Amino acid sequence: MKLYNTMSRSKEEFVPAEAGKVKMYACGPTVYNFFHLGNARPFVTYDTLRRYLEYTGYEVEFCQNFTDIDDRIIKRAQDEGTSIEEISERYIREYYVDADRLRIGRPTYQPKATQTIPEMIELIGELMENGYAYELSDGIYYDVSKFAEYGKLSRYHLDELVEGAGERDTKRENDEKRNPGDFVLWKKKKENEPSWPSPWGEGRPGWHIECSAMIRKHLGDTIDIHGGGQDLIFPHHENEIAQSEAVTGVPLARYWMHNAFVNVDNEKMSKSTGNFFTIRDIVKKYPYRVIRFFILSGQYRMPINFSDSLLEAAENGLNRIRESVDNLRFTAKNQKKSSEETDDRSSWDLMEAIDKASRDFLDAMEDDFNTADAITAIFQLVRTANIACQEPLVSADSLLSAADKVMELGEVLGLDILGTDDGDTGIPDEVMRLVNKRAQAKKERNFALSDELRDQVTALGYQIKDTPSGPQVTKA
RNA sequence: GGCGCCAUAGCCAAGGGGUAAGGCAGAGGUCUGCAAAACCUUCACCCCCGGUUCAAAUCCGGGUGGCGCCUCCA
Repeated sequence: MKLYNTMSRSKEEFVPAEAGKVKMYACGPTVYNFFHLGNARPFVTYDTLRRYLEYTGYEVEFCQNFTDIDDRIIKRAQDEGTSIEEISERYIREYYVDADRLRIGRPTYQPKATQTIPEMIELIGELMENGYAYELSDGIYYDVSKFAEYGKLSRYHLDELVEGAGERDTKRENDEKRNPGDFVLWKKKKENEPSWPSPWGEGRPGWHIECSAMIRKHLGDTIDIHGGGQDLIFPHHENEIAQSEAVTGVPLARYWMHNAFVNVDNEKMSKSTGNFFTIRDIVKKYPYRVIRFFILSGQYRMPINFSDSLLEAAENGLNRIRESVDNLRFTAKNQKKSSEETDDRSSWDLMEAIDKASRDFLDAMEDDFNTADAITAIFQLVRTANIACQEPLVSADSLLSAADKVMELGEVLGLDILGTDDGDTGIPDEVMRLVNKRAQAKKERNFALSDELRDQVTALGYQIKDTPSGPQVTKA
């Protein structure tokens, strides 16, 4: 498999350090609110990568954190007059509500920052001993000038960072810092802020240190893949590298992956600009399954725009796949002829298309995890399968194989093709009763009654399709 | 200023030296009592200008336009 490595700015053949095993880490949510579509992209992306790696036989150890101590959480807790635990626990629960229904699998390890404080303190202690960190009145800082390779991931140069962008807010930085790029490892306690004991007094950790500590604790000094949004390249991942490698002396990650953003009107969706849509909001209009499909319909390094019409297009496309699976199974069930009696030719064509879809799917995923192309492979199989459904002599076996393959490939992407996660557990008796009544009315050529009954079924959220083998009922 | 990304049909989106996948939407048709779904047909010379080449949308250079990071933003 080829992966684009941000470190080298090129696609590289992916070879894990240990054959057959992959250790990966992705930056998780700061739990102070519902997460939005832009946050969901990396969650879905790295979950899908993990699924694919497992599908191709790797044993994957996947770690994703919860940042449960941070300025925004503290502020939220103060605003609500409650504790940070109350806030973070609440939004961790809410995270799982969305994540589970987006079919984001639970990571192997999902530590909270507050559970990793001893490891962070230990790491900071080693940095102090090694001379990479120093103490100021308000905290412990990392001295970026001590780490010769600082900037190797982002390719930023320290002296240029000094000048910085005009909009940079330098007021909140401690002006005693040795270098403008130095960042805080440990913040000394302020009034009304939660704190933990440390060799440098009561305080709380800086943001970057948690990932370094968690990776080391759960996965080791060097991991295979480290992922996150492109906005984390600098400073977050650069700082992780500086923290970890200054202590371990070995590369923190062998492959760095960064997903592009979700945009609104071509501009980055972000909490600070307010142009964001939470998953909880979007789901009022489009199901979770559509959101996941939407995210995966573009290659992860390309920006995707968010809009109603795009979600709608995604929903229609996903429904096309569902219809196809429904049709394949329905047709197979009604295929009365045995395999020996059926037309080898159309079955053969279909079997060939199944193989081709598998190959194309793998080729797409092997090329820097191109889920857009992988979905195309599914659509191509759907096309051939739909044609096969119209062949009177196609074998039930091949139809079912096609349905299975579509479901299998969809599952690798975590797609809920049939919408079973929406609580659809089959056709209710009430609906079937109406369907049968309508079939009877139709037989008697009482079309007025039959149409009325169909309207009733439609009103209940189901759809009747008349086929040569009788009515087919599906969820609308 | 530094470091990057992007520009393909009405919309979305792959591809990437030999003459444009797929999806959505649209139009026409087949099937149907009507419908739905499906199927068939139809819909692009790939931002502009140079250059390299037998051949460029694809490589190189220069533009133009859009976007991101350099702020504890995924």
